[in-house]
Amino acid sequence: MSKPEITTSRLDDAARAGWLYYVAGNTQDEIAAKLGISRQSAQRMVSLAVSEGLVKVRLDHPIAHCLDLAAQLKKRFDLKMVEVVPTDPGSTSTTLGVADAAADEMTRWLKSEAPIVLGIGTGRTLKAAIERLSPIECPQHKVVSLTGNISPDGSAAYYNVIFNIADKIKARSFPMPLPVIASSPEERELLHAQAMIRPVLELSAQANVAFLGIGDLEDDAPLFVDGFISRDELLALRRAGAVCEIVGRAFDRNGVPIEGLTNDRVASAHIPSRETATVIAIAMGAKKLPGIVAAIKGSLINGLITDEQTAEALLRPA
Amino acid sequence: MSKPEITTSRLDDAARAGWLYYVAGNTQDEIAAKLGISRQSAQRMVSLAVSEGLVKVRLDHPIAHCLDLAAQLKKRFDLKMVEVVPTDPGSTSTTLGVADAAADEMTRWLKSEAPIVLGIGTGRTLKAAIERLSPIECPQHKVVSLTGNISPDGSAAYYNVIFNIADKIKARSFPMPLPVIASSPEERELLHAQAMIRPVLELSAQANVAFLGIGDLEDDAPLFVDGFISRDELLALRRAGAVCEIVGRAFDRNGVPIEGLTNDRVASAHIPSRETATVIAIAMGAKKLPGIVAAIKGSLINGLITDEQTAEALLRPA
DNA sequence: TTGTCTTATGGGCAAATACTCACACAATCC
DNA sequence: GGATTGTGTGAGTATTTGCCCATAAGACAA
Repeated sequence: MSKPEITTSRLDDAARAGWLYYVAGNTQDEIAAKLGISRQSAQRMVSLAVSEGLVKVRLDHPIAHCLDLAAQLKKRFDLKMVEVVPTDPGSTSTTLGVADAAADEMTRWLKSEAPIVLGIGTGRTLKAAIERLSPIECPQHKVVSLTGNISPDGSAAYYNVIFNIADKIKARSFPMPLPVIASSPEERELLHAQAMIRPVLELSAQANVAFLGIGDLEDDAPLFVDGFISRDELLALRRAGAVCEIVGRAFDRNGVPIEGLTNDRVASAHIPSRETATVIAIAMGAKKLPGIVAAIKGSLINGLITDEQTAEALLRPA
Repeated sequence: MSKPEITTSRLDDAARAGWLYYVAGNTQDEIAAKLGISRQSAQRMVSLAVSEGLVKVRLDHPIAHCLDLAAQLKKRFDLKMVEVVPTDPGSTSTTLGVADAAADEMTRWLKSEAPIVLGIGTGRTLKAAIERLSPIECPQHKVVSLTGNISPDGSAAYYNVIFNIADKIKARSFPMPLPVIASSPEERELLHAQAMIRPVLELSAQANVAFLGIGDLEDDAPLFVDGFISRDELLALRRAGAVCEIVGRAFDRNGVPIEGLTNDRVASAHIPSRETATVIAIAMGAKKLPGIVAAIKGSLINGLITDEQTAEALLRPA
């Protein structure tokens, strides 16, 4: 992995160029003239500003259709919050749009003066959301990971995002130095009894809000691709009726946890209580649809951030 | 202003197009295809979204605030250029940051192929700026001092920076072998009539750009500390309403020159015409605030390099 | 110091975008 | 009824932008 190592002064210039371009509406030629650089360099500065996430574009218009879908979903499934973003018909990305919406929703929570406990799951969607989060200082809050952050190979799991978010918001973070799935139920108990782990588990139960991804269990299930479970285990789960996985735990199409199998060894915290916490799933796409349906049916979540297409599919008479 | 009366559905489409463009990163062609409209219409949708303020761009960088302030100052006070640098909250230095910014601005001017005449004032801030100037060969330009460079003790004044800059940029320099303040109005006339001085004064009037410091007139006014005026003269100036000094000349809070007193004996050149030249003051800090206000009110300058804090103070409703 | 490697710069070009114009259609006005 | 005005559309065109590549500049080890 190559480290870009971008100096502060470089980012400063990039921000300048980005400001001149997006806020002041200059062309790249004008920026080049004003900054005394070539147009090509100006272009590079602007694109650097974009790629470094300095430039945030927000659309301040609730598209009627999306609002409508959100309202319907909220009513039909008795959810606390629903956010529906437009779908890009051509794109196959499972993060596009929802990641930004999730980042916005997080920001809304983080702006709270009162200290909150923020639970964080894992997954690609969540990672993308955190990346889009604007830095905001909120040392009053606590961020707690709901899943272990140790990869099967012993490294910190790539899609565990607790460190990224803690860094961005300058809050105290409580990672869970565990594998996602222990080697045996006994080992899980042993691990959970550890002095370092117990407080984290307790804190996770007190979360005011949690953001979770929903993992599918298709052939390229994230849990399998990232090496947390074997192919055989994946197939066994599917045979047992599992359709999705949340913080490592597998559920059937009604949101009921699968008995036995890997679920006996999942070391993650439990999903915070839907009575006391807002538990928001961030998920979109046909692949995740069964999982979203399951999560809703089983009342595993009471909040949802998804896209138009998925929202429509959810509302379609089953 | 005519209200176009845009229907909701129209704005909805615009938002959708804007979303596809800015968030999903589609080209207008793709948007056109997806929404089943012509490319031109897609373009119109996107630009409608922008002009209706649906698209909000935010820059997540400290610099963004500075640029905002600069744009406001420029507009409010009708200045040709304004540069605002971030304030380091801890530091009390009056040169930090602005010196670098001034050096950068000078460099931009010096990069010009066409010969320019660069007027230079005096003062600690300017000296710091010159120190930070990167050496650059530009023999096509001329650097002219706007103030005398002879100290009361006969030596070259320490804070006269013409020699430093001329040396750095390898341009022809035109120092002014005069005291800043002559001993009498008559002596001033005599000095100005000298064959060596006259061309320098004439050149100073032709300056394309000038960089000036603004001196306060507090108890530790640079003019007094450096021995150019006596304590009594300082007090007399203050009694006469003077709040600042530029190239040795004192001005009241509206930027009007003080009548009589030391001003009758100031041997400096006049500030170049704001019609033909860009006259840039480099100043920051609470102490200099009244002076900056005066310089702006009196249109003594049409460019400013300052810091965030000072910029905010300048914009605060008086 | 020299050679080599990496990184940054500016020229050129194709793609993408903004703008202008002419026209079609509809509602309104005379 | 016909003219007028406003609004939307598509075509053509100038400008702007993104990207590739050759080259220059800087870093670093020998």
